[in-house]
Amino acid sequence: MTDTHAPTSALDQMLCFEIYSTEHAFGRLYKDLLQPLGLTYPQFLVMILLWEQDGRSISGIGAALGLESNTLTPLVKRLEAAGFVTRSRDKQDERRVLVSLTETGDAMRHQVGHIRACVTRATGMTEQELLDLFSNLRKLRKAVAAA
Amino acid sequence: MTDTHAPTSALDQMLCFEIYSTEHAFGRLYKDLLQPLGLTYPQFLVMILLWEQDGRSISGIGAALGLESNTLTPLVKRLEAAGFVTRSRDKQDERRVLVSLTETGDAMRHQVGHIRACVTRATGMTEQELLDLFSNLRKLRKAVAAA
DNA sequence: TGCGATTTAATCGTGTGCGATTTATTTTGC
DNA sequence: GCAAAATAAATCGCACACGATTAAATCGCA
Repeated sequence: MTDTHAPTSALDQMLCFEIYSTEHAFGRLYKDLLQPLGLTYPQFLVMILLWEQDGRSISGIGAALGLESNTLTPLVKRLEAAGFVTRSRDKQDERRVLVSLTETGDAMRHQVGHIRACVTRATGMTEQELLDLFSNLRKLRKAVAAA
Repeated sequence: MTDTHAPTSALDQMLCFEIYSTEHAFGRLYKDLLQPLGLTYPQFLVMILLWEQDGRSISGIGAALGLESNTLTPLVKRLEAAGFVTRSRDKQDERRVLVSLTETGDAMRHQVGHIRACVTRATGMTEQELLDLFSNLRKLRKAVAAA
């Protein structure tokens, strides 16, 4: 990974690029960590939601992740093809597709502990630093999303 | 845009998701701002580099952005097709492809001022807050990239 | 000098993201 | 009760990102 980054003169450009770039850095880190499980990072996010509450609808997952059916439908189909979830129509509302964990998918929750530890370690930051950064990013995201 | 985000319990997961999500928020903001110019955000980054120093190689651009030829080659070809740049082999080293601004591409530098202003305004943060956030993200990115 | 190693782009396949549209289902307004 | 509006997924097309591979040019070193 290079250390030479866009020498832009203005702060707004620098900050956007830094976020863009940090996102890629996390993506590469997660790719290596999730490879053994057969998951991508967006797929991992969906699994986290299902481990927390199973049987969510596509739109429910989308609301939580900020994604829409055009992204989630094929993603969930790949999770289904991999044998981690099943998809079924909601009996109460046939428009909805409910995503449920298979036994295999449910059992994976026990394998992610060390991934979390690796990520935390990789940040090299204290809990307080992580909390501050999280809080500032949250504020920034909300402002940008509202614009 | 929703405000309900993944209620993960752990800090590492929350922070990664916040970066993932903030990156998307900026992506959507830039999409609207860059649409009139006919540029995507990654294409805009390449243009910024060329406005600063014209005639860079694919690998030079890649080193600055943390991308490789498999991403940049088609991206630059799209910039060429749009009439913003030209591509030519380096006479000194025929392996290299040099990317140069066309008159149209060069003239676009004068149209981006208001985009920068919009982005800065959209962050809703003071210069000092932006500086601090930038600095913390930079530290985080370096740590994660090194892991 | 010459040949193997390295560097540089390009190419291919897979997986997101998202705008726009389509289809099926449910809700609503009258 | 029924047509119109709204909602939920799915589909299509385009543009990144990246791992893996390939082809061409250059370099390094005996």
